[in-house]
Amino acid sequence: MADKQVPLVVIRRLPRYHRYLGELLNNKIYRVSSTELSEKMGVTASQIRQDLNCFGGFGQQGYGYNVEMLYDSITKILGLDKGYKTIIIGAGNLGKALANYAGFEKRGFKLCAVFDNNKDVIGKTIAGCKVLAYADAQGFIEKEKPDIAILAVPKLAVTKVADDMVKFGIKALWNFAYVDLDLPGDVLVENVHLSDSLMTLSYRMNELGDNK
Amino acid sequence: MADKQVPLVVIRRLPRYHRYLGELLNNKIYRVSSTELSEKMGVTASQIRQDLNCFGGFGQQGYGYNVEMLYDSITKILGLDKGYKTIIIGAGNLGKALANYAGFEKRGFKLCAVFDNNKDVIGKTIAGCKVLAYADAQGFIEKEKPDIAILAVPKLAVTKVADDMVKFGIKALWNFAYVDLDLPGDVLVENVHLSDSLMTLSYRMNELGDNK
DNA sequence: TAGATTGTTAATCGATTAACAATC
DNA sequence: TAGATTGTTAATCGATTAACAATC
Repeated sequence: MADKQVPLVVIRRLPRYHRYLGELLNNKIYRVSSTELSEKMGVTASQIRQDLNCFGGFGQQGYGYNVEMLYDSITKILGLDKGYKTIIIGAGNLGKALANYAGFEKRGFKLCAVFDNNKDVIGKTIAGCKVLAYADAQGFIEKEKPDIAILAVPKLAVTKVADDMVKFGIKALWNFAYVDLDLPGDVLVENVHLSDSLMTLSYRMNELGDNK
Repeated sequence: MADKQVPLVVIRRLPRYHRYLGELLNNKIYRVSSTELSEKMGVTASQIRQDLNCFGGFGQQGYGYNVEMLYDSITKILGLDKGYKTIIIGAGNLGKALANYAGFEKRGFKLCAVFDNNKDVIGKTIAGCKVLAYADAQGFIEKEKPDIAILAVPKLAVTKVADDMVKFGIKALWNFAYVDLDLPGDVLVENVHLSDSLMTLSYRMNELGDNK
């Protein structure tokens, strides 16, 4: 298993391949060449073949790729068949939005609890999950051993919450607060910095205005 | 103004510089060298100097950078001083979460309306904005000329909504639905594909498990 | 002036694209 | 077999890092 490490840029493209292949399946298309796929996705066929070959030879010369087989392979590569258990910290609008996001369930993630420390929401039900008191998080996590904690708490709270999560044994964090968390090297962190994305858009608008 | 185009990778790093410089200002630190900043941010000093020099010589030999001046410059480069007007389409949990996201207001974006087509929410107030009927969007947009439409609608609705937005004159879309929009070349689109981010995290977890 | 640190050029590294032999 | 299309190597392109002369 000591394959040379797959570059992060390639990994970040896998979900997109997964999505397009899923759409092909929905349309009952069971065979695709790298050229056809490249036209749909707006990337080069070369890149598709290079990317896929980081993980093995999924295609067949003269034929192309079997969509179903490739889709299933990428599902496995991404770990979407593992049924990773998630918890959400923060039952505000963002936490609620994420809890109800159909896409996660569909991709094999299992939401098993939502935590908050606001008495007004504790005990309510979100996306079929009772909201639990944050004070009970440690017990819950040590017992249920969820895989991923989704941090939907305010910026000011997130550093402490992240430290708690690590202490309680969580190994992967999906962080929505606008902070770069500083955690032990064996804890995985994926940040969603929404402001960064909006500012990038803003830059591009601004640039258009400038270069007339 | 025909500078050679700044690479997108550099642009995507600007918000992060902006954030760290803002934090320095909060801590009343008014001078910083590329080396100091590089240690804080976990990037190379070389990269910082290269990136900044895409936009001009902000530093001074033997001294470093004036934090306030650099922060203000990046604010302008990102267009955060323009007060871009935004509207949100979709008053569900995600729309609400985005409307209440303090970060946007703080970065100069002005939310001027929220639209939905659900009678139960039309007329209610979110983040100080009345929710308007989607049917009234065209009139509103033609009159108020917002700059950015934030698409917080379900996947199935987003293609039509995006086409509408373009027809009504919007030139920049911030899209949260898990779809790649196909729009005229002069319309800017920034996607936030949350699933992609979560799947990347999932891949990395899975990878750790495999390579033991 | 001496020390510090930039701006910038050159060297390295990595990612993308092109080309084509292998092979279904 | 002939045609198609992959897997893979080689060429190109771009981004990052290193080095250092310029200069505050």
